[in-house]
Amino acid sequence: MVVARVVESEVVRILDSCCSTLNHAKQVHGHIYRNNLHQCSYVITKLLRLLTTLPHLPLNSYPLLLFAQVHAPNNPFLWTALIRAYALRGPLPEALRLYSSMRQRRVSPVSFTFSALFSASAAAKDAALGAQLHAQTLLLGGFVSDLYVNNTIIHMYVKCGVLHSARKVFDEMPQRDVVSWTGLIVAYARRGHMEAARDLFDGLLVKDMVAWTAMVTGYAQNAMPENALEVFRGMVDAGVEIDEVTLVGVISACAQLGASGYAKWVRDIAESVGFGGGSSVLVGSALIDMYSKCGNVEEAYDVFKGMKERNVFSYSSMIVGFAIHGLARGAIKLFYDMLETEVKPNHVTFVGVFTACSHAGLVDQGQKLFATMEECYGVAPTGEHYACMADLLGRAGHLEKALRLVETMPMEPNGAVWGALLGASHIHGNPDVAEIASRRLFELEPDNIGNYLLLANTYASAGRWDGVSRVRKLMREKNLKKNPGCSWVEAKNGTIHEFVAGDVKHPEINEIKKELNDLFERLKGIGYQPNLCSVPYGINDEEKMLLLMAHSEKLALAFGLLSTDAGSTIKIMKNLRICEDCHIVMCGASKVTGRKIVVRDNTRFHHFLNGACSCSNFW
DNA sequence: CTAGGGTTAG
Repeated sequence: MVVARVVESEVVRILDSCCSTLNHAKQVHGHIYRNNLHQCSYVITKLLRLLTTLPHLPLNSYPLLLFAQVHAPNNPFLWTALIRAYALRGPLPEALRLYSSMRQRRVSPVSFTFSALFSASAAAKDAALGAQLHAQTLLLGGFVSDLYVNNTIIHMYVKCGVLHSARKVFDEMPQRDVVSWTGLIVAYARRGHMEAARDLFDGLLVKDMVAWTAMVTGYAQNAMPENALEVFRGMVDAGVEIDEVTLVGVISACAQLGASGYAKWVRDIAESVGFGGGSSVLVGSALIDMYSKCGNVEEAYDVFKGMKERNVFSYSSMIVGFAIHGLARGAIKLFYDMLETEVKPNHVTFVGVFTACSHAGLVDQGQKLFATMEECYGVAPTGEHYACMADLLGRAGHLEKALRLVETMPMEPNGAVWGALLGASHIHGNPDVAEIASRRLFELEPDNIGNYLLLANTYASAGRWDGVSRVRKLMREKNLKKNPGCSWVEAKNGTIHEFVAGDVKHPEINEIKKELNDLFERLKGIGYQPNLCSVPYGINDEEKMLLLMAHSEKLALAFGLLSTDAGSTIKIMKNLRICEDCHIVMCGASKVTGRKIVVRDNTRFHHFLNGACSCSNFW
């Protein structure tokens, strides 16, 4: 009885210190008073579970852990709770040490024990550890046909990216449930094998919300937004419930489509199932991203302002949104607003801020933040941040500085870093730096046609024709073909029309051509001259003119003018970077027609209004 | 108890 009283007072003392932080602690507290100490193991198990959710309490200082080991050394649930606490909270080796002590004392593990260890290996993405534990599970024998344990193992292999092992467990387990199937579906989806994922999904007789969502998300993550929406519609038709996670997948698919019609559609659905941007951080952040990618940064900001709770995703998405729309000041202001809250910036936040600086030429501001990001905000610069800085410096014309940064950076420069340098060399017409960058890029990305074209164009602008023909020869040898330029425009009724360069297939192509010619006449009236550098060299000026006229974004513009109301905004999306000449034409068109034109190219948005672009011709 | 989860670059 003495022991009992000591333990009780200990429990109460510690629980008192937890009570202010967690309601759950109060429940446990009450539980102890209502039931006496004969339920002590259970109480401790509950406490350990509580502990794992209170990161400010150090596990080692908790006297109950010691008590558990001394007074209930053979209770597997207690051991498991301990292991679980360390597995989820760390340090992981301590969890493993406890597991081997447990085995030495001949306490039999329960499925729970393995679930804790497997989820810890999954979280650490430690495939070797996971496989080792898997082998031990097999040796114990009793768990070979345990559905729950097998599902946890599948999940572990999926998280560690070991598809074949996940498949093997799946194939060999005696029964499978929807959890096992979903695990495997995700495994294939993560590898980009959506056909395999689809086959599994189609063969699944009982599909629940999680399984459906895995398919929606899988398609969204593999850049197949139409398929994602198709599955989502199937899910709605089947009357399956929808939650935040489902919505995030669908919203992400709509963001990829970039069409306002879909944006409105999915937002209404989110509101109607009770997960509007205001109530769910997850959905709210996804909506911010979607609206920015649909060209509607004002709406994105409205969602942001309407959110009850904001986390690092909400802030980062909004900062990136401002950045790709050229609203550098907005991005930077929001970053400083964020520092006033308890939300801490992460590596993506900084990518957003640097992108904003880069697109606005704010070199000093970007450099200062880059220099202090680690000591002031605890975010160590990665290769991605160096790529941003190379872009920031290079774009602003400081090519030598950019090159020096790349050559002295503490990690191996990746393709993005050299690509930024090559892009800057192209903008500023520096074939020497372009050569250095492309030499590395051709090794890192031998099939990326864009790099060859940039180098060739840089040579051409500098009149270095020997260089041009060398690059062309290289491209021929590698059998690299140009990606056709392709643009999409939204018609009045929300339908999307696609145009490729030189297109003649559109049913209204004659009207479009006529509209475009009319536009050119009016543009010439305000001094427009075609920019013949925007088309390949080696052909005569008349041919160049024809090619220039047939650029996909110009066709899309003409169709947009024809198919939307006067006064409404024309929204165009393009798969490649917008060309110089088209940029000039868009500026002029916004002046002579009085229309607002928004063009999303492969990197950012251009807002054309009254003859000027939001990018200030700096992109 | 186990399965689905959002932001990033040239």
